[in-house]
Amino acid sequence: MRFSRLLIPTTKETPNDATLASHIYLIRGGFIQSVGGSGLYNFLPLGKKVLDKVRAVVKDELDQAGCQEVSLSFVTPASLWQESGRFEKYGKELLRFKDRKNNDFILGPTHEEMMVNLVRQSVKSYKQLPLNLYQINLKFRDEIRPRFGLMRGREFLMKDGYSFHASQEDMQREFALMEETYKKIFTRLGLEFRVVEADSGAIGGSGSKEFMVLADSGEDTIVVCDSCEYGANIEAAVRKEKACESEAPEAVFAKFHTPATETIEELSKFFHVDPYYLVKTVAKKALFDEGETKVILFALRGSDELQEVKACNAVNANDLVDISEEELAEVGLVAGYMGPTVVPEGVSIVLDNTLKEASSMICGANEKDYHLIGNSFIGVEADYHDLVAVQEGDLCPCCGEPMRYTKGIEAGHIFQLGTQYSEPLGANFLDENGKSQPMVMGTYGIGVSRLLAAIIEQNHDDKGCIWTKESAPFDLQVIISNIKDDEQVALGEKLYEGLKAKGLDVLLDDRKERFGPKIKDYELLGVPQAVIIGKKLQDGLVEFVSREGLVKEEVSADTILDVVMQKVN
RNA sequence: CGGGGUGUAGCGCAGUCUGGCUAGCGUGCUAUCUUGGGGUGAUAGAGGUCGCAGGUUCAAGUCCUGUCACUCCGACCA
Repeated sequence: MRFSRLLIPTTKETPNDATLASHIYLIRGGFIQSVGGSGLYNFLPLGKKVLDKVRAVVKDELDQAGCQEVSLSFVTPASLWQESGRFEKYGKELLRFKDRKNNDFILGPTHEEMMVNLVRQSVKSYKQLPLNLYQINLKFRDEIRPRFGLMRGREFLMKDGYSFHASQEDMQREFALMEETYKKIFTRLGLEFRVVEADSGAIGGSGSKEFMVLADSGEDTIVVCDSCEYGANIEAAVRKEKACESEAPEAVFAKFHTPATETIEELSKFFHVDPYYLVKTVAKKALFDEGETKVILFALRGSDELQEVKACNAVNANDLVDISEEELAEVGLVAGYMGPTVVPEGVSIVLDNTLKEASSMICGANEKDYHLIGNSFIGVEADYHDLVAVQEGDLCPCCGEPMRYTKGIEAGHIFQLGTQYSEPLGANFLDENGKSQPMVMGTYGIGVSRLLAAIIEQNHDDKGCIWTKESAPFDLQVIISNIKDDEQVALGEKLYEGLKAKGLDVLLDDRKERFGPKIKDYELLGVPQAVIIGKKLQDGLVEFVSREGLVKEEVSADTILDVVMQKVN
């Protein structure tokens, strides 16, 4: 391709709202263009090219693993989502609209319903299973706060795959195959990543894993162990049981006057007791379908923090929101003095697993200025769940070594769905015994457009992008420094044609520009290698440059073609 | 959702407080000349519903009312 013919609107200036390297360089390099803000982007020729290359890697590996590509209708009738129950449950991120006949439609953020619908119409027998179907199409999520360019846009390109099986075992086999396939994809794209245990979120199901591209700018906190393979999203991370070094406070059950002692810290000081022996009671308002709400108290040890996603899952709510002191008062609770042992009617309690065997605990009395001491939960029937947010330094559940936090970009997510969608949507098949059964499903996603951002987050310097081999928009850039020098032009053209003939994708910078802009653009665009034809051509020399580290090397003009072929492969 | 901020040329901004002639600046763009290894210099140009609607006034980018959009921060503790 000739630079002079390409639409690559590079700029010197950084867009105002861009803070992330990927956002800055993708815009400055003319890969993408913002569409009136609000998380919508056009892909310009260069961006589209990279997108296609990433997409091709994804497709190639999936097809090798036996998956089949389809393309689902972009607009989805709401009736399908009503069947599965997600029309209500999915929340405001689902874009809903009506057609001229006043029928409801949605733009799919993910397509379980659509795919199940496709399959239930054409698959009737166990002989047709298993199946793994995927598509690489636009998705729309009406994000609360789109930001970071392609990282969290509202419209984005996602690969979503769905597998259908006659048994749980077969689904798990496929799940493992997809994990391996995803690892191959991310490795081919040159990414440093980690596979971690994850929360299943709005998709539902159990046993899900996320593929996290490691980057400081990542929006997800992941807990990793350096001594073994364990890694988990903070939303799902577990730890080895934690012991407390200080002594348990000896006390019989009693009510204690504790004025102006409303926080764990104050309480700990007041009683001279380790927070481990205090009950932290967090009130949240849980939102359910059809606008139903309920006040829930989550109780855990004072030394622990509540993990909100775990809490939300524990009560099967759509969302948890904060609650004001006024609202608390309305249901008969006193902020600062709440406890799980005596609660007003209509308020639910969920206890953390670590309280199951706890005794000598201090908790709020649900009465202003009073706490209860000497509480024991041993043998108490209650709703126990894991509610704890794992902290840095907590011990690994697998090997017992301390774990640490790191940041990741969620680039892939695979789920074991089971029959969660096939059952309500009636995707059944006849088994060997002629018995009707719901299909067992798995679902697998990759954020393809987000991957572009992730690649740049991991591969850039202060000058611009550094694309990895399989994602680069071109294999090589040939820069003619002075377009008025006939010799330079002649060599540039010869190299360009010669390398093209050998199958390389070459970008020839033949613009009538000075050297400065040309080299700056090269650095910004991030093509892995370049040949610079300049002044030294008089002495029969050209330069070979590697974008990574900007290493330059002088090469004889006569042998440059062979040298390039050698270096690129 | 809660709280700030901003809408003026493709992009970045000034002008608004204190209303006044033809709305400016930087960059980018076009043409010619110049320069030719790190965004060269000069001259001449093209480019505007001042977010939208209504109001006050002899006169509104500027004042008033409404509205829309975009953007930043936060979502902890109980």
